[in-house]
Amino acid sequence: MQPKTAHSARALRSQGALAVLRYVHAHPAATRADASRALGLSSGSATEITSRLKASRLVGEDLPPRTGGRGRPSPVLTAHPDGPLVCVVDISHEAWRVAAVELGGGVLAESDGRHTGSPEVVGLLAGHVAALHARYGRRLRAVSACVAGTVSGTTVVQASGMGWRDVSLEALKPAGIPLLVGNDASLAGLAEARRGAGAGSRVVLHLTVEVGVGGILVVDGRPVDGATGAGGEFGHMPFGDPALECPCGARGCWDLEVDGRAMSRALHRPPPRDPRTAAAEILASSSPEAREAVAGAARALGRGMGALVNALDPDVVTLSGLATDLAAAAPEALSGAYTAALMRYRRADPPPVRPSTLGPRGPLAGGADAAFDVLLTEDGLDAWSRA
Amino acid sequence: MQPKTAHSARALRSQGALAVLRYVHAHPAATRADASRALGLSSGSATEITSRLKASRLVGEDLPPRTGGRGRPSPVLTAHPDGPLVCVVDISHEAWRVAAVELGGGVLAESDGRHTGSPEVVGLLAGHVAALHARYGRRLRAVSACVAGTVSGTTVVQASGMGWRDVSLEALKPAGIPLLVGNDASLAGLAEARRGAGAGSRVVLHLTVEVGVGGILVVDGRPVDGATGAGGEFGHMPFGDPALECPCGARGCWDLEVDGRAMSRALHRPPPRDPRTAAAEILASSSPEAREAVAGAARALGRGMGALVNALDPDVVTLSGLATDLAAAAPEALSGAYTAALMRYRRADPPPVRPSTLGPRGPLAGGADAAFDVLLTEDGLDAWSRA
DNA sequence: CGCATTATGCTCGTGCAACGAGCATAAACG
DNA sequence: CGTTTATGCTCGTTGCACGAGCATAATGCG
Repeated sequence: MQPKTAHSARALRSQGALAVLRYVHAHPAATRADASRALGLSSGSATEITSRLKASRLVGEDLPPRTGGRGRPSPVLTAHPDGPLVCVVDISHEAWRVAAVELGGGVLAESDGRHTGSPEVVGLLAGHVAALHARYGRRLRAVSACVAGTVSGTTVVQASGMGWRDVSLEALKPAGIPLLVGNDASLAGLAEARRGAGAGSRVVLHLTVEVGVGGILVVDGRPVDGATGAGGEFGHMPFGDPALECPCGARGCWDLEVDGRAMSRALHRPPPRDPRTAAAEILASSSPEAREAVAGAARALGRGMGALVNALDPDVVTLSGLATDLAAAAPEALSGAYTAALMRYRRADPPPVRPSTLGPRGPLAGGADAAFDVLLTEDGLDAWSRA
Repeated sequence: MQPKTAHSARALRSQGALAVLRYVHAHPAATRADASRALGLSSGSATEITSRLKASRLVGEDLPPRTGGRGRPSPVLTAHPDGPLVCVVDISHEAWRVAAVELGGGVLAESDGRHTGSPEVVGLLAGHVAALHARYGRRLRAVSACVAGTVSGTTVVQASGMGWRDVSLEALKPAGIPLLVGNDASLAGLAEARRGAGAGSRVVLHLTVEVGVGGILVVDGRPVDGATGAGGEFGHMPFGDPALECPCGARGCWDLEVDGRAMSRALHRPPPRDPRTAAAEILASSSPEAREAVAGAARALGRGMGALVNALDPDVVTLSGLATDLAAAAPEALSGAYTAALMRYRRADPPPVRPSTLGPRGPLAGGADAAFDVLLTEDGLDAWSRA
């Protein structure tokens, strides 16, 4: 199970092109000279590789903008106007979004709406995917779904926010096109690590709170998402009250301590039907009880964050969703619990905690990145070239 | 922070050789034909690559053993008799071991002894390393230390079993040779994942109990060991009693629930000076109190195991050290707690739990693997070729 | 306005590694 | 001892990156 290195002639053939493609995807609006420098390519190689990529409709070159600098301007590498696309389907607790995304993350088409939480929405979304497929034809190379729930393979095994259990998303898959399914928090973390608040750090721990906690560890730009894609379900570690049973079937889940359900419980209210808006309401309230409920959730978040930092040793922690709001509303509660949970040696210089820079577009960006990770491989390029 | 692909001519030039070298290291006693088939090399390429590797004193070829099969026998690829070596220093709670290891894991020289737990042992071990360096000269390419404690960079920031705090191991580093330091449980897990009970699985979670719990997640043969090498310190997640303070400074650490300290506590005994032998004694006892203490530790182990499986989604869990003994002594307690801690959807088909196959040699094997990971790179090969 | 400066892209000859067909070699089998 | 099976070696071919030298396209200054 050693990492396989490229060694076959076939593999070697595409390495340079792949490196440039990945660079273009990761750095939209980079010039050809930027890419050559970053990848250590000679100008001759750059010419050859870009001409190959242009010929196979993978990248285009735009005339350079006036930078004001001296010297010959370098053309900007962009997604090819007839280049590959991925379709991203983002299913959050109450809303959905379907988008066609090109290399570099540009969105060509987008639609969205709200839903009731019924799994029937999958059929509706399949229609949107099919419409994009009809519109873009063979340019559409993958479908990537981001779901607010626990994912195993292409099935949503549990989604507390929507009450789903064992909902397959295979219906989203047009024939002949790969379907990827991932947790929204994990995918948001992937994007955050590569392009957002974690950019530049090698090991990024991302945490999101919406209904429950989710997240992901991203190492060298690769998500540590386990055998079936369920890696990053940190919400089902027993950092909480062992007396509470989680909808997942386990007890004491961290999930139950940090969201609208937890804050409602702290206020002796009945379990809210919609934990997300309950949380927003409590966060907006200035009553001492509400503030204490918020502080309690922030402490629970900080405690678990510290535990995960002990175990996973990230360079940086990034937060999104309600976690950002908790950090803003009760910063001392959060950081106090975080520090107290850390091993002593870490306390002098703990990993910094940063709010998301991508915000609610994180899952979509991450879903697109995950799909392009599959396309920007030897096999993906081969398949593209044959068509 | 995308993974860098090989694209420069220099990188391409060494890819084939690297692939073969890694294969030889991972599969000692493989024949040249095995390697060609596994890597998809044509026989011409195999000839060229092996002759290059032989010329640069990296691999040797032994005459084939009589396999009894038909056809022309294929020579066995071995470590070159003048090939690169790594020095592995294994520091456990009471013992140490220093070994010179060649490609493939063969041990050329080994010495061991016991120590009192004082950090002064580092000076003694530095002497042994220096002796190996003097004996093997430039063949010695790296020193890899495995320590029973929390590691950050090349410093042992905390070792509960030995009472160390902030002990630097830089003294082990001969001039001009890289020093790697890792946690013994993490390195044992690396070896277990690649060559032991986890071989063949893509995502392996390894857990060891000695004094406290340690482990590692290994994905595609790469250890997920964080920014500073402290990743895998699962023992300092608060799965335990929040009233108990851990020597690490945090509260409720899992560390305190599964080892000789935990079992002594359950028996209302004072904290043992040597938790490892206390555990052995309690495990050997047949009194109902002792068995219940063992079962309690097994339950705590199972509970945390389940939590980590929820969060990390491994294909398989491997156990070593005292964890294996707990699993053998109280299998129902362990598996019951494990299953109960899993999210419901996992319970039908949970990741299998397997005992170590490498046993106490795991850390040494893992330390050697970690060092060869550094040597079997373009840079490492370049450095070797220049000398 | 035109030339120097700066920066980049293109052309083309060279080198390296892998490929693959054909041939040589080394065992086991009958 | 020839056949079968399996492997290694030779050598011409291919594809990619390199790098030196030249061409090109902007800025800036007199």
